[in-house]
Amino acid sequence: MNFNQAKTQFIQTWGTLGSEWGINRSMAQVHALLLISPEPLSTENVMEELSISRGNANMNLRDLINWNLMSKVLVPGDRQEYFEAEKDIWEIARRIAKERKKRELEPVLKVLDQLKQADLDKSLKTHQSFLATINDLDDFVGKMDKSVEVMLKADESWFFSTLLKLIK
Amino acid sequence: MNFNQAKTQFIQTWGTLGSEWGINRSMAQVHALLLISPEPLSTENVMEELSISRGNANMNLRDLINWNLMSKVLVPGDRQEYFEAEKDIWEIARRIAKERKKRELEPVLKVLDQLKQADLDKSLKTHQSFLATINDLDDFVGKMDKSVEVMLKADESWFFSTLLKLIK
DNA sequence: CTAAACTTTCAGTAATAATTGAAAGTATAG
DNA sequence: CTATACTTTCAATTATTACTGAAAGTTTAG
Repeated sequence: MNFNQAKTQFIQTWGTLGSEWGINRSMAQVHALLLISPEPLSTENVMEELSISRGNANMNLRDLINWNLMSKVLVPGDRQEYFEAEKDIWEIARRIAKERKKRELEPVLKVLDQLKQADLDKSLKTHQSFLATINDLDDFVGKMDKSVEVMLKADESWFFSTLLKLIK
Repeated sequence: MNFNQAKTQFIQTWGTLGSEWGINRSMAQVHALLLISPEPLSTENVMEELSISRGNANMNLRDLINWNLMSKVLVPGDRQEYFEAEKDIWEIARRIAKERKKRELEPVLKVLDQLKQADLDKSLKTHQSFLATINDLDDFVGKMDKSVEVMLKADESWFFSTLLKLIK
């Protein structure tokens, strides 16, 4: 396998993985492309490399910036904007975790806490079962949330070494 | 908020969360419905409760069984099949983790390991950068994979208490 | 100020994914 | 065996999401 084949396959694989995780294919591919690029790339570069339109490239670069996975880079004497990806995988994982915590875990916790307040009749099986599930979920999602907090404060080698030591 | 409102909101919320995670809305809703149901439900019940078609109900129940989140229950003297969800949240999390590990982590590891073998010229910056990213990712995904193994062998209270104690 | 170089937006279109419902398939009671 | 009750499949349809490209917007050099 030569470099171009390997590169193409990596971008493809990352794109597929992205879509399995609810991230659109192009965004994951743009991310993959920037991850392996030694230099920042312009919108033009991304359009050419991935054969996508200007609009698509622009929107996905923007989204990646919103996810805090990329930043704009200015080259003196050049009016084009360039984009550079965060390369540290642990840092990437933390930023994604932080964002998903905020966008998904926290809102769900809020809803679950509201549902606990619902006006229920504990003599009814359906109500009991509902409440039991909500309580269990709230507890579990709360622990997930706290675990992400641990991860956000941790450094990589410590985090995994602690976690993996436990298996022995 | 009364019971029906709470129930509807829970099913809705779970459906939305599902789609953010690449799981189709109906499947997540069927799961939610069964999670809070004190009794197993038939395909008919699911169709009515969620106002979806027979085909849709059938396919999603089937998929949930494939994910090992639900099982068929036979009621003596009744020809209809009933479905019952696993209720233990920790057990649900483990089964999902196990499945995603198999479907996503392991294939990605395989690809990354192949890409490491690609025929590269280490004097080129692009190749160096590619290899560095692939190696870092392989390392990280490998640790994730191992971490899931830890989780699969662990029991809930131990797992979280160990993890959360670390924050203090 | 103005033209050129660039970036962003977004209506229209294309691609993908989910859903329906009826027909085909299967199992069981009698 | 066969009629009935149920389950599964899948082609056609509908809904959702992503993408394009040209027009509008913005910035900067001169």
